[in-house]
Amino acid sequence: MYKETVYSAFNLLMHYPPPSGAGQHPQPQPPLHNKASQPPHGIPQLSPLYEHFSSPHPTPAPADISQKQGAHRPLQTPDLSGFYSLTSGSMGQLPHTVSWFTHPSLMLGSSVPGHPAAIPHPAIVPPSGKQELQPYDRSLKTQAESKAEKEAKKPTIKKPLNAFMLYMKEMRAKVIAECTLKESAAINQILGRRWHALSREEQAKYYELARKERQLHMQLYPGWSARDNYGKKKRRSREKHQESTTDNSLHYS
DNA sequence: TATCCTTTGAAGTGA
DNA sequence: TCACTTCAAAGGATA
Repeated sequence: MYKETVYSAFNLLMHYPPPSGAGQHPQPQPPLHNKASQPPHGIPQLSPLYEHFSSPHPTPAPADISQKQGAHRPLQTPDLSGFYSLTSGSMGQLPHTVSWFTHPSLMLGSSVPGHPAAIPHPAIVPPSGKQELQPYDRSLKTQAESKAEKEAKKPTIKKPLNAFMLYMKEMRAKVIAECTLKESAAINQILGRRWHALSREEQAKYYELARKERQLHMQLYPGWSARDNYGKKKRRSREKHQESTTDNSLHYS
């Protein structure tokens, strides 16, 4: 059943414009890059996509930002004025159809100084997704237990969304409407193909938005690290994962 | 009810 | 520095 869905999605993919230089034959594409060290599809190794930002208005590439983070450089107040204007319904110079005012990942919470919204930033979620309403007898807990519980009750600050995730959020409904598919795995495959079919300029919009998301995230949660959420999701065993990726590699080769 | 699937990109980890 | 791993979103499928 699942495979059937995937196959139907694959058929749909075959009717969608493939990335440049690919798709002349309806064969499965080579595995899409999923290693951080590899450049995005079709982007020269030494000239990352972000060169788009290098001129005439230099904007640090995400890699630059991470390097700055890693180097613990003093956090300069990022110029988010443009970002805030984006969240206020204007895409600025970016001709785009999405209403960024309602973009859930870009809505600001009350934690933004001076921001009137009472909605917490979407990056913050309760650990279980539900509120704990039941009181409990603290006296029965050991110090270690209560500490662990306290830790577990800390709201989880989610990772900021990357460019592709922002793209997925925006385009998911459209793809669902077009394909009448609801299964996310299949939808995401289509979105992955469409992502690669985007022009560099179109992708750059999302890279820029993601960069601003990270900037805002850094400002809101200065001490936060992606490490904080490591191990919070129970994942399949590495063995199984490797097996499946090997399967995929074999499938594509 | 929890996890898997599936995608890309950012960031963490360990050698 | 490099390869590998995890987690972001989404929701149907599955155990």
